[in-house]
Parts: sequence; structure tokens; C-alpha cells
Amino acid sequence: MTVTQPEPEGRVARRQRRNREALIRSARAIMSEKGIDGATMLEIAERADVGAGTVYNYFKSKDELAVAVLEEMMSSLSLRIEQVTDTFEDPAQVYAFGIRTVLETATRDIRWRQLLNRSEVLADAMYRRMGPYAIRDLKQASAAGRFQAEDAELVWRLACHAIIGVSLSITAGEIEEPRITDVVVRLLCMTGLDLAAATDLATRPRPELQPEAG
Amino acid sequence: MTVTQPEPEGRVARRQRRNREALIRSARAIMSEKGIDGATMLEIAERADVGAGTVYNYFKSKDELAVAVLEEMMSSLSLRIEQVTDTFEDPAQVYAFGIRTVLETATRDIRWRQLLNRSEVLADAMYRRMGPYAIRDLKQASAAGRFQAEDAELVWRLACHAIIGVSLSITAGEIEEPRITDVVVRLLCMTGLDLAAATDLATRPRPELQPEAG
DNA sequence: TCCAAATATGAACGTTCGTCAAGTTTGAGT
DNA sequence: ACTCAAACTTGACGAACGTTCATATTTGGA
Repeated sequence: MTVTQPEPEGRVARRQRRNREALIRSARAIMSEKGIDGATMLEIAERADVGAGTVYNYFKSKDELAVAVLEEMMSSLSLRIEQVTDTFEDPAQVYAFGIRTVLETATRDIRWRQLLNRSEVLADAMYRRMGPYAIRDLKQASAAGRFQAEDAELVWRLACHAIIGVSLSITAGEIEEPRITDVVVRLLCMTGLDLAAATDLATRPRPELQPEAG
Repeated sequence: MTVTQPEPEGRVARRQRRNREALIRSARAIMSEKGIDGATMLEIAERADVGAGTVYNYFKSKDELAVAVLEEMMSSLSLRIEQVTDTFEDPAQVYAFGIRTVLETATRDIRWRQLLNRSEVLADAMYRRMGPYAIRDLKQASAAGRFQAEDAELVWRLACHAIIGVSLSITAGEIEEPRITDVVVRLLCMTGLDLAAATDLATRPRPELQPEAG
């Protein structure tokens, strides 16, 4: 009678959880500092206090580890955005705030900037881990007549790639940072809003995000 | 009295031009087949009939060579689009046709699909090599009152990242190919067009592109 | 206490990029 | 026609890194 349920987590399970979390933390720290390519598997293993081969018991490849790191970052930022926007009444405003926050975080936070190459993986992590919130907002705003974007998944995909790509361009100095509002406006246009309505939505006063824990 | 002008091209200059072109052709062929990472510098050199070290006399690194390949592809496609659209009277229609063509080429042409990872480099090459045409169209269409996108550079940047990113998603099977029209519509919305006008522009009958020479 | 299965370890492997010292070609000057 | 310095080519080599694998260790039930 083996229950899959509580099972107060034996030593193996506990060690495995610790190792996996330590590896992601370690990889995130080193990749944030040196970029994904600049981080070596050996250094990641050492910082997580495991042998070099052990990493491959948890992740099939360096790429898979990088994906895990990016997803963890996306999930974490999603939750921080939710904390601030759960008092908003207009789902369109939640969406606009989310877009802007990711853009600003990606361009201002040193730890994100290093990860901007590999933008295709980043955009994908963003689509999947922030999607549940963003797509919800797009659909609610469409239902309320604020947006015209019932095909929320498609719009969100476009938005992800554009957001990450533009963050890259801002970091590279090809776009001026003050133009973030213009970018938000154009991304809002994709939802079916006209230019004036998008501008209005993008320039409303905004609350501040809580700093990241840990 | 050294003139910088005609100078009937000595053997050195001729060999250099031949080598550079052979290297780009070789790299394009191999990278199209195996992807950028899958192509090794040695194989590229052999196919171009030069020594392994010679590649580095023409390109500082593998990345620089990859950029040269991508730019060559973008320039070449730009010219083919120009050939077909130079009879169009509406610059908005030229822009719409260009966007759609890149999307379709990137998702249908096997040789492009292999290059879709590294999307950040691809989007950048696209921004620079197709930009002169696309930005011209955006500005003309804005001046004619068809678009509201005087900040053409920004809109074009967004469009590049979105186009390449979405091509990647289509190739990966995350978006259905028939939705290309929807993508074009949303990208046109970014120019200030409303949903109806964008849909109209995206669904007009289109001429066919000439197949690539060579 | 013992044992088989699961997991950890780090030395070793194979691959690849980029460098470099030595060799070859080029074309201007004599 | 000959000389020579500059420019270019070459392929063997160094270094770095991701991944594998034989061996050692740990685990938890019998």
C-alpha cells in the first residue's frame, strides 16, 4: 500500500530537492553575472556544492538548466506583479502594467541583462510562465470591451517576442530607454486599441513593485 | 598618384573577393543544413577550399561569419520583394506584403528554419538590411495618412523581433501556420491602423515572389 | 547487520574555436 | 628578369568546455 500522497519525505527526496534548488540558485547567480555561455557547468556545480557529474542527474544539458533558471525568474516576477495589481479593477490596466514591468526589469536589472542573448529561450519561458496571467487579462479585457483580442494566445506570443527583443535593443543602446512608454503603446495597439486609447492606458500613474525577496 | 577609383583589381583583390564570397556561400549552405551551432569552422573552410586558419583573415569569429550570412540572406530577400512591389501604389501595401513574405519565407523555407535559433542576431540583421525599405514604407504610409507611425524605426524594431520570434514559434509547432494572416494583422495594428483596416490590408490579393536566383 | 538499488563523484574524453609560427604568393622597384 | 618586403595562407596546436562513465558512496528496507 504505497501512497503517493504525504510520505514525510525521506532523506533521498529531501536531498534531491535541496540539490535541485541549489543548482538553480547557483546557475542563476553565475549566469546572471557572466551570461549563459560564460557560466561553466563546473563552476555551477562547485557553487552548489555538488560534483561536476551530479548536475546531469538533475538536468539533461546545460540548455535545460538555463531554461529552468529562466522559468524560475519569470514565475517569480509574475508573482510580484500579481501582488501589486490584484487591486486593479481594469484587466487592461493589469496587462499594461505587466508589460511595462517586464520591459523595465529586463533593461534595468543587471541580472536580467546578461540573459538577454538567448532571447528565444527567454521569450519562450515568458510565454509559458507569465502567460496564465497575461492571457487571462487579455481575455477579460476583451470580454469587457476594452480590447479586441480574443485570440489572446497569439497576441501574447507576439508581445513576448517583441518585449524581449526590444529589451535587447535597449540594452545594446539601439533604442533609448525613455522610449519604453512608446513601446508599451505600440504593444497595446496590438490588442485592438487605437493609438489614443493605448497612449492613455500606458501613461496612467503606476504603483511600485516590491523588491525581490531573498 | 594613387587613385582609389578604377584600378582594374589585382590578383590579390580578386582572390580576396573570391574567398570572402566562397566563405559566405559555404557557411550559408552548411548553416542552413545543420544550424549555426552544428556547422563547424573546419567544414566551412574545406567547402570554400581554404585552410582552416584562413577563415579568420576574413571574419573575426564564427559569430561574425554567421552575421554576414544572415545579412546576405536579408539583403537578397529585400531585393526580391522590391522587384515585385515596385508597381504597388500604396506604401502601406508594400509594407504589409513585405512583412508577410518574410514570415512565410522564414517558416516555409527549410534553409531559413535552421537559422531561427539565434533569433536575436537574425532580427538584428533584418532590422538593418530590410530597414531601409520598411522604414521608408512606414514613413510614406504615415505621411499619406494610411498609418500613424511616424516613429517608424521603433515600430520596425518591434516588428522585426515579433516576426522572427513568431516564425520560431510556428516552426516549433506552437502556432498554426494558417494563422500567419492573423499575425500580419496584429503587426499592422502596431502602425496605428484599427483592426478592420488592418484586416483589409492583410487579406488583399498578392502577387507571387520570384524564386531565388543561384 | 546486510544488500541491492539509487545516487554522487571527478577524472577522462572528444569536440570545437581560435592562434601562431612557418611557408607561399604578390607586385613594385631596380 | 630579379629581389624583397609585405600580405596572405596554412594546418598543427593549445585551451576550454560540455558531457560521459566507471567507481565510490549513500539509502532504506529485510
